[in-house]
Amino acid sequence: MNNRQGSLTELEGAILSEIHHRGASTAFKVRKAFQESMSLEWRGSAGAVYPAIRRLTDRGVIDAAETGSGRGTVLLSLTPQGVAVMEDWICDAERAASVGLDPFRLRSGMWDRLPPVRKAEAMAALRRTVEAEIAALRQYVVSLDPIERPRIELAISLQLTRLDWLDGQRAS
Amino acid sequence: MNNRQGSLTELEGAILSEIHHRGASTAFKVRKAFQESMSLEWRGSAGAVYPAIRRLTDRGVIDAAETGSGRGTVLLSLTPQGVAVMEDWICDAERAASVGLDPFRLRSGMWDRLPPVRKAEAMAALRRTVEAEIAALRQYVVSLDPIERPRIELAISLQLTRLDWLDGQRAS
DNA sequence: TTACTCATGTAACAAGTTACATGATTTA
DNA sequence: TAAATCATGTAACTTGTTACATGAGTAA
Repeated sequence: MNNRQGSLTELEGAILSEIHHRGASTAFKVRKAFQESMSLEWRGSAGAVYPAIRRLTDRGVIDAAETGSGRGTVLLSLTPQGVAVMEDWICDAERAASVGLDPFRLRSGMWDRLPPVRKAEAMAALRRTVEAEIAALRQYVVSLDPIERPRIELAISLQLTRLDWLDGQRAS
Repeated sequence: MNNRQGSLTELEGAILSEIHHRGASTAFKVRKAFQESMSLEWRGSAGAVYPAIRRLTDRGVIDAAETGSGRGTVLLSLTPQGVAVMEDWICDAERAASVGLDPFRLRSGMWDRLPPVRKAEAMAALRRTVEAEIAALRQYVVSLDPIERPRIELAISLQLTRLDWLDGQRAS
C-alpha cells in the first residue's frame, strides 16, 4: 500500500479514470458515480474519496480549481502528468491480471466439508442467490455507458462460471 | 467492517476454516499455509494473522492452549461456538455470491479509451500475462489438497473468461 | 418555508501492509 | 557452531468504513 512514485491504489486509479473519461468535475460527482454505478467494488465513502483526491492533488496529478461559487464547488481535472499516471495504472498488466479478492472462490473448497444437510442447504441458497444476482445484473446492464458495460458483462460472466461450477458439484 | 455478533472478516473466516479443516494447530502454521497456498488473496502477514487470532480467541470461538514448550507454542482449536460461527460464515450466501474486487474488471471499460497504440500494447501485454498466469496455475493445481483445488480451478476459469473477453475485444 | 440536492470535509474506527524484535530448537 | 526453521508478537503506517457536521442553492 506504499503510495510512492507512480503507484496508485485501485480507488485512486478509478478516481483518475472517472475524472478523465467521464468528465466528472467535482469530488461530489465522483462520489455519486461510485455510489450509484461502481457499488460492486466500493461504497464511494466520503472518508475514502475526499482524502484520495487530496493525495492526488498533493502529488500533482489532479488540478483542483476553486470556482468561488457559494457552494464551495471545486472543479477537478487531470494534469498532463496525471494522464500519464492514469494510463500507467490502466495498463499495469501484472495488477490487471491478478485474480483479486473473491468470496466465492475463497469458500469453494469448504462447502464440501460441511455436514451433508448443511451443505445441501448452502448450495441451494447459493444457487438462488447467484441466479438472482445474474438477473439483477442483466436488468442493469442495458442502461449503461461504454465504460461501465464491460464491467457488468464480466460480472455476469463470473456469476455464470460460478453457476457452472455449482452444477459440476451437484453432478459429482 | 464492524465485527460484532457473528460477523467475521474474510480473513477471520479463512483462519477458522484453516484451523478446523486442516488441523492447523498454531498461528505460525496458519500463517505459513496462507503464505504458501492462499497467496492469491492474502499475504498472511503477521500483523494481520496474530491480531485476528487474538480477536477470535477473545470472542470465544478459538481455544488457545499453551503447551509450555520452550518455543512458546500455542495450540489452536475451535470451540463448539467457533464451529457454528465458521459454518455460518461459510454458508453466508449473500457474501459468497458478491462479485468481490477484481482489478481486471475494474479496468475493463478503460482500455478502449486509450490512444490506439497504447491500447494495442496494453491488450497484448495483458494477454501474455493472463496466459502466463493460467500456465502457472495449471502447473500448481496438480499438487493440491481438496480444499485448495476448487479455489485454483475457479481462478483458472476466471482467467479463461478474461482471455475469452480479450478475444471478443480483438474481434470488434 | 420546508425539504431536497449540491458540496465540502473530519473523527473514530477497522483491519490490512511491511519491517522489526525476540528467542528456542533442529539440522548441516 | 552456524544457519535454517519454528514460534511469538509489536509498531508505524495505509487506506478503507460509517457517522457526523456544516452550509449554500433550488424546487415543492
